Amino acid sequence: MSARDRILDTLEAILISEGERAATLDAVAARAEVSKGGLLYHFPNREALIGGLVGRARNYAAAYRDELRSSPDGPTLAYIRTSAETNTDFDRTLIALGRLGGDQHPEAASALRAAQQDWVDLVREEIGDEATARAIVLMGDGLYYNAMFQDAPPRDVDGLLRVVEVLRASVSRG
Amino acid sequence: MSARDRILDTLEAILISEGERAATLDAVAARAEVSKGGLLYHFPNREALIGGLVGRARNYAAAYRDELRSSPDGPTLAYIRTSAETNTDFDRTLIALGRLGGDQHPEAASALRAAQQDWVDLVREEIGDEATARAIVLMGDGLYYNAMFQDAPPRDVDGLLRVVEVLRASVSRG
DNA sequence: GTCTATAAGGTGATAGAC
DNA sequence: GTCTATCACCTTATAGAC
Repeated sequence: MSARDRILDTLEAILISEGERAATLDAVAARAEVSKGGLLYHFPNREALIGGLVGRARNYAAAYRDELRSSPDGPTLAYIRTSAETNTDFDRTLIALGRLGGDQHPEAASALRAAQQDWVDLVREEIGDEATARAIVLMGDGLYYNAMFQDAPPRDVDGLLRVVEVLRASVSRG
Repeated sequence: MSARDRILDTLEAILISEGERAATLDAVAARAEVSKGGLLYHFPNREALIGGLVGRARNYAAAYRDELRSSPDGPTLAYIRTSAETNTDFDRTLIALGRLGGDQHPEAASALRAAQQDWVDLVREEIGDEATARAIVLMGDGLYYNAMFQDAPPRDVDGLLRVVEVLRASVSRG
């Protein structure tokens, strides 16, 4: 694995488990086993380091959108199923980005918004109702919210799938 | 308003709009218009300052639980309605706490978990199905997740209320 | 209850060697 | 592409005056 990727993995790990405050250049460099100078060769400053994480999120989001689009059981069920998966690469990147909310890192917020919009669009196209699509994506958002705190409860995918099935049936009845 | 409350309000404001990293003792003291020494009289160290925020969250959560319990249209609808309200005191405290996720502030995480458990309990008692109750609370969680990032879209309470009505009707049909 | 002054160490970033 | 050395500034916390 390249030093660049190792650095971003480490940044994610620290953001997830210790928070924004702990994610200093020193801490990231040490845990990624490069010197601070080495880190600053790949990312010339702190902002560029965060930018690297945002870029990674955008890449994952694009791949995930395609995955949802081509899923055999449809985007909606695939979205719920995958939202309940913990510790995937995309999951970790999303949670790490979640630690950077606020006005300070607008690119992080906009990357997340764009991804969410993709999901709402896919679900709405499939089940045909805007409010229901938003509610379903909101449940996925809720899972991420929960994953942001320690001792996140296990994500109960079966219960959620049943609930989504009810919503979908209700829309198709009109 | 007491200096103590002004300090906690300021801490919230900085956590919400600029993130954990910007919430230094210096920044909080300056914006709360006390000296750093003054701040450290009320909260002897950084941990105590965060503890003050967690205590505030617990108080709000207890009051909110009682409010849900005694709501004329039932806890479920009251929960959804109030989850869509932005910029209430409790809302701000929750979002500020959200910035502190991770293993670093376990009291923050456990205060949030306790509040969520209250809500699931109230909704389950009312509508009688665990998975549905969890899904409904998850939508509220999703609203908080969204509120953590800048340019949060307006929370569409009417659409959500309709969706919740569908779920409730489905459970009562069995 | 609030202030100023100050210590001790952390933090981001630069320069230049290898 | 990675390192060490170094600088200026930031951050937490303590001590003691008012």
